[in-house]
Amino acid sequence: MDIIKTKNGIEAVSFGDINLPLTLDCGQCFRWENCPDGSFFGTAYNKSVKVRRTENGLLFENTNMHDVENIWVKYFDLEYDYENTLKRLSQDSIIKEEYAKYGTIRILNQEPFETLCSFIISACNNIPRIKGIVKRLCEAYGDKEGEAYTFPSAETLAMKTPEDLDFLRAGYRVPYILDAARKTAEGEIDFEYIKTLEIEKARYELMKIKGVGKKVADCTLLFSLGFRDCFPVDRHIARAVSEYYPDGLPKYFSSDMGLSQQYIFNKCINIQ
DNA sequence: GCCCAGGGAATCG
DNA sequence: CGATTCCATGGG
Repeated sequence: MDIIKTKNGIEAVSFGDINLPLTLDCGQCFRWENCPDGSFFGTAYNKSVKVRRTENGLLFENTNMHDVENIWVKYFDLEYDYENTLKRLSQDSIIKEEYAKYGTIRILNQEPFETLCSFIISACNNIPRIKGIVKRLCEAYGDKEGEAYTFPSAETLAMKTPEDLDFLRAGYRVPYILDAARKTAEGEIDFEYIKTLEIEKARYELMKIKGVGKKVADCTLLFSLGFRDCFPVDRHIARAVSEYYPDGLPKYFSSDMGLSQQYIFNKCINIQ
């Protein structure tokens, strides 16, 4: 992978493939916005950026070399070998077909607190409405960053009352968001510590939060804490597994269960 | 009105 | 234990 300055911005090249629209809209993140010119505008780690696919890689605009190297390369998982990984996973016919059809979905490394809250909100909800709730939350309590808003900090949300979040129209999930914020702000939940744990212990830590069960915990571990081997099971995946993998998942999914899950999830979403 | 949506907690046999 | 019910909101 190389990072080069061009006349248009900063470009990451030679990292392999990425289906950018699908990666940003396959249900692992909820607040990248499409721009009219085909690029995407988003915010993470207190920085906003505009990104689009080029012939050779990814072009980042409205940013600098430091942020590309220290934030966006990691965020888009550009240093992981997807080509060989997907070659291995393609022993499975479903993944082979989805990979041929859609190219490379990358697993993002998002901000942990944002990911945790987003998937708390996702419970028994649909993706457009999750996006709406997250957007209202950021615009109300996040910080202005360029033309966008950051995700609110745990410290900010920890001071709120349920009534302060009525405008979200998030229903029964509001107390869960507040419990996540308070436990994070007080250090009872420590994402850097959780990163160092075995997967079962890491999941157990997150499940101390009200409204966080196995599925929400696994999404947080996979999409923000580097646990590539998590396989979040939601209602779609549960149905797909019982239908397509009645005897269990292939052993060669192991070490990349999460990526496998994203391809299966994508298939589920597109079937309807 | 009905059913469904990237679940989880409380309650009941 | 497993199974059921309720939770709040909005779109089709």
